[in-house]
Amino acid sequence: MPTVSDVAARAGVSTATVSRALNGKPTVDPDLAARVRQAADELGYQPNGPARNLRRQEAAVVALIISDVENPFFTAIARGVEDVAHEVGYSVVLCNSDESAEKERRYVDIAIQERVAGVILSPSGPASTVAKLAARGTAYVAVDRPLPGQDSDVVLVDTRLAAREATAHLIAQGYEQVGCITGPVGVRTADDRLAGYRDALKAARRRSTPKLVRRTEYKSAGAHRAALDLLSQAETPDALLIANSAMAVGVLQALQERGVRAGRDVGLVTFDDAPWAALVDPPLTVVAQPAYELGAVAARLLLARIADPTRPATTTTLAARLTERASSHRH
Amino acid sequence: MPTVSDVAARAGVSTATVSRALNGKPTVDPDLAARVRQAADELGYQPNGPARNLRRQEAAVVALIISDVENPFFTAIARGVEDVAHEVGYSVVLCNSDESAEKERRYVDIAIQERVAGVILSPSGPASTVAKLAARGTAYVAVDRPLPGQDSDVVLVDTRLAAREATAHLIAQGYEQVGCITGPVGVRTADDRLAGYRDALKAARRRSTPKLVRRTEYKSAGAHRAALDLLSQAETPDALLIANSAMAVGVLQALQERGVRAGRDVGLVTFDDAPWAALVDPPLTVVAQPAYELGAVAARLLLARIADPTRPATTTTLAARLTERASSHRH
DNA sequence: ATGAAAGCGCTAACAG
DNA sequence: CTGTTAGCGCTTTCAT
Repeated sequence: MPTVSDVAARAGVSTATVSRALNGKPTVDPDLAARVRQAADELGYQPNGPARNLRRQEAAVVALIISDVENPFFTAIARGVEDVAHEVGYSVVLCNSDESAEKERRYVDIAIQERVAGVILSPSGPASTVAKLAARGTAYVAVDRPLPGQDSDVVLVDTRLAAREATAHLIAQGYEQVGCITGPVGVRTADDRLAGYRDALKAARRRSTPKLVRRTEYKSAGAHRAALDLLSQAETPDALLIANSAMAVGVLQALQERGVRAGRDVGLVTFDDAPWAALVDPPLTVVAQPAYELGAVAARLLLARIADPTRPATTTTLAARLTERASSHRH
Repeated sequence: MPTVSDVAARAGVSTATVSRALNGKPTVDPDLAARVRQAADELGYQPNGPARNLRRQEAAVVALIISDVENPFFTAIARGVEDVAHEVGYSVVLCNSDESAEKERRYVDIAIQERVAGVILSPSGPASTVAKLAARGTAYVAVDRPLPGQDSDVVLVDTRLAAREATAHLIAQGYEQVGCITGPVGVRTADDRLAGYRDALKAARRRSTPKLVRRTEYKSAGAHRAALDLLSQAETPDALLIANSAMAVGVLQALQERGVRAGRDVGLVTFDDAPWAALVDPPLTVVAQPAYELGAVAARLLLARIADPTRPATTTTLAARLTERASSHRH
């Protein structure tokens, strides 16, 4: 593998000049610069990243730690982050924490060890995980979920309000027993969706009862069990608010198995406007979240913080939008 | 940020001993090792990755360059790669080439610059992109798509056979005019699916006509246009083979808009067993690809090649499985 | 504008 | 078993 010295020898200059030329420093004679670039090309020179980062004490890389690569909501965030980061010459490495605090901590450690310029994460674990980043002065931004007790930049969706509106919509459609299937206790978005659901019940002077609420992992299988469980009760819900699209899959399966007709016997609203949401029978009413935008904003905030670590922390809240389809319309 | 010297000073040993202790080398006194670990803990020491990699001339990282993060097929591959890599202490960085040869080349360059131990990629671009890896002696494995002219390790699905079987199934169900919507020319999986489709027509002594075939990007929007186009012809297909699940979304939308009933007016088989495939109306018959397994096998091959670069190249072909549902059953 | 030389933090010879 | 020391490849003073 050729090094700066090889390039320097071939171009007949010093390594310092090679470095300057290749990094586009203005203080180098154009002719020399051209000679250097040609020599580098001929040798197929590729700079040694670790050496460069060691010297510079920082890499033009941001780490994006998301809680589930298989969830389209998070991959959309990833796209937003990538597009913004690439614009300014940063690379993005995607890490999948899989909703595990342990893996999240591991990836945070790796990010620190690799001396990345910054980290964007949707926290699965306790705030203590990111405290390491703060302690080391590595810039970071939380996305989708806040970090209790940390005054970091955060980009959120107003998910509580969205849940409230979605529930209010079900109530307005005449459903009597609106239930809710949401994510695990302690995951902020799951808590907020439940809180919004309760807000709406309260506003409509309905009693909220634990019998109509189920909490489980943010996945299809958990929601499937939860739905079967809800349906096997004496008092079954006639509508459901579902906290994400993976869960919606599990719920729809459960309804099918039990011969319950979605949209007729049970009204449905689910978070996330999956590409297939309009194609199932009946088409799903959804709360569309601005996932791409979330990622893009987070990336811009991170870059700003990298540039100026003393910037005051900000909280950005984006709105979600209810898209009505047949699954929430009573027949 | 504390360094080995700081730890060494605190533990009262040399930096070499610190390095040895922290890397679990057996040649260090257990007592000393314990003292070193404690000192490291107390200081919150995190090794400097770039420095380590510079010295070691290699990082325990593999890059996974996939052509579309938003495609569940590829994220499933990613899961397979991650699980295997993590078992042996490697980290995985995910790069999204977005079906762009340009981005792919860029990520390959970055992988080389960062001196990753190996690269797994689903090639979007020409074989010349990976030639760089070969030239530098970086281990790599192609997944899902072969690299023409490169004798590298490859992990594939027997997609041509799967397409043939899927098409034969449609013919056996009594459909007369089976069409095909597949990916771009030059993308190997897209070519193979078309070839398998033609194989089946030939075997059934049907004439294959360009009028029933459309090629477009592997996305919903392209397939949507393609389907509308097919439906607006004089001779419309009464069945379709669709090359992936994103495309299926576009096709189903098109059918809805035209008031064509899927499964009744037009039989459907699509590649990829998306979680929602059984939930649409009618449930989709699919060709389920072993995506996770694909990733896991690719990772194992890569690790083997990293360990022994002289290993002969292998080609692994996994089978896909037709899952019959109502969308391909004539009423 | 260019070169010489130091040094980022770590690991691996080599000595002891 | 432990310490001393060199050097990975790069960028960046400092000097010219």
